[in-house]
Amino acid sequence: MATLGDLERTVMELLWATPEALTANELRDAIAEAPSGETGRELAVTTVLTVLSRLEKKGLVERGRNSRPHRYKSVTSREAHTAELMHEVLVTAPDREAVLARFIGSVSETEAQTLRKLLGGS
Amino acid sequence: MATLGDLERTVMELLWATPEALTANELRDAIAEAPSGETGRELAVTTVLTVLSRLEKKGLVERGRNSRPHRYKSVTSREAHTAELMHEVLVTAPDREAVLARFIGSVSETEAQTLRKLLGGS
DNA sequence: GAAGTTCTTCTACACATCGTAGAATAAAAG
DNA sequence: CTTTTATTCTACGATGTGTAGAAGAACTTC
Repeated sequence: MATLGDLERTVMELLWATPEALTANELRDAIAEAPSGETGRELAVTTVLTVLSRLEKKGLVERGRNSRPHRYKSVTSREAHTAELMHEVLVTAPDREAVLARFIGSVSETEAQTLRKLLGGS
Repeated sequence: MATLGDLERTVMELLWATPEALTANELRDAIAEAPSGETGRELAVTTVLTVLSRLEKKGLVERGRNSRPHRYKSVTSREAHTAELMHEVLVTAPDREAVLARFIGSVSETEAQTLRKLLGGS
């Protein structure tokens, strides 16, 4: 299971939130700006680079090696990633039907609506 | 996120698969018998006990402290646990609707059927 | 109830992951 | 070619996990 650390998660959040690929420096600055309630940390660029390497090894980010300040972007969208994780969790159980039964009991009415719509026909 | 190690997972599997509460020794033996394709490991009982303590601290197992050979059982069913994990994953994303959309795309037709049935009315 | 047996808790170590970053190296700019 | 900028290597501390011995507590049996 691809479980992320705090900083790794923060970096992914930023990459997911940005359509363009970012450099380590841009990320470092974005983190310093306390983008989402986080304690604005002043990290060394190497720290960010290490994390990016690890995320790359995990297959979560892609690096542009051509342009010199390497640019990083997420491989999958946040939604795709989250959905995939959910599915990974689902398949760990032998009785998936039972899991799903409980799961839909835990989602909000709005989300249930969405599901109905999406499952629509036949 | 409550992520489990291999041995922790193995122990939970066994507890989930057994309705009665088990002792550390019973678990140790069950693990040695290679219950599900696992390499039948000969663990020390203390190892199992340590793992059980950790699982207890994580709130996943409950221990009967009255009877002398303490008996352990899972706090929640496997299905409940898995569903809860799925939900935890879901709520990490801001756009849950989008996640759900992708998610249902990843489940089998049978599972989709189940979902339709469960979401049935209104 | 003293001695042995069984069970539990404490303590510990090795290994992996993650946050963190300096030192060394490579590449670009001037 | 020297200075600046960017990347890789290496490393250390903290935490989590697999593993279990040593020490302590409780139960059994004479």
